[in-house]
Amino acid sequence: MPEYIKKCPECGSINLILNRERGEVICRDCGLVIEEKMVDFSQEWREFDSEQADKMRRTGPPSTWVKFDKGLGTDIGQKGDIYKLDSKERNKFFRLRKWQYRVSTAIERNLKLALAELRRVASYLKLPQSVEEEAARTYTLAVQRGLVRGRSMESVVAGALYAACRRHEVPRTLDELSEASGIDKKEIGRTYRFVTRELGIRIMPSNPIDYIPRFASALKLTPDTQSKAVEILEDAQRNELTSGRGPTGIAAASLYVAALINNEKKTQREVADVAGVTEVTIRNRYKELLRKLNLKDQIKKKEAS
DNA sequence: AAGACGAAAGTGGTTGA
DNA sequence: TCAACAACTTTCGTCTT
Repeated sequence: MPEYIKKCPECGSINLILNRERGEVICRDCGLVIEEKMVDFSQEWREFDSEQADKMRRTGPPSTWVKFDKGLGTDIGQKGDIYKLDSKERNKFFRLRKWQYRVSTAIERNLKLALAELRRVASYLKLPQSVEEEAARTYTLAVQRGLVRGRSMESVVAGALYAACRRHEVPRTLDELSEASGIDKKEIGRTYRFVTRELGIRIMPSNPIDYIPRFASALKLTPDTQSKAVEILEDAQRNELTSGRGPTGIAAASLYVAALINNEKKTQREVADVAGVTEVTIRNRYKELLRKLNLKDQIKKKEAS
């Protein structure tokens, strides 16, 4: 936990929990997501003695896919010392420089632009570094395979980001990606599917539970309700109510029911808005939940009290 | 008057011949 | 490549609080 976060700005609680994988800090008491975009402080290797440490430790910035040349680029003939050479050698240098320029232009210029766009969208969505990194890698591969041809650069960037989010279980909805990138939702979905298929990226269907903290926080629901919703979700998964359904719809319905049970009633519209689904979908899921999970009793009980 | 409910028709994507 | 299909949306009328 970084030093500067001590208390929840919403309720003043110091009961904060850090989810390193998702790069989120969440208040246990009010469910507020305090910090979403976090630096990964860990080192990814372990060292047991000084000999290993010498091998493992690196100097300088780590190689990264976010930089178009992975931070390892070399320029030919930048300094003035080429003028110490005779004219023949000098010409050789000029030719080399020209070549490097030509090679650089095609793919790398595209990458430069695309990765800038990627950074922009990723920071807008407050995505953790690891996701950005993964998306950059995916995009680079896509460019090398010529998958961008015939598609807009931005849509491939958005698709790569969406895929990376899913892989890291930091789900963002297509709507959110669409809003951040300014690309049509369908277009993102299309390129996402295309790119993952072509690159053979396997992605598990996203888990509705992953959406709960964010939605609950947006709705200002208590942590009690939030864990109730998770409980309901787990129950629903056991009863096979979740397969084949849109994960956001189920997450939304669970939250709606949980809020109902805990007397924190939100309207279907409110929940639908933050989850990016319609009231109808919530109703349908909600009906199924009530029928299969005998939650009716719990609601009645609350009403009686 | 607002929210909840449900029916009906439409949309985009998947699947299987 | 096309048609059937499931999930979800949009729209709209009715009921409840």
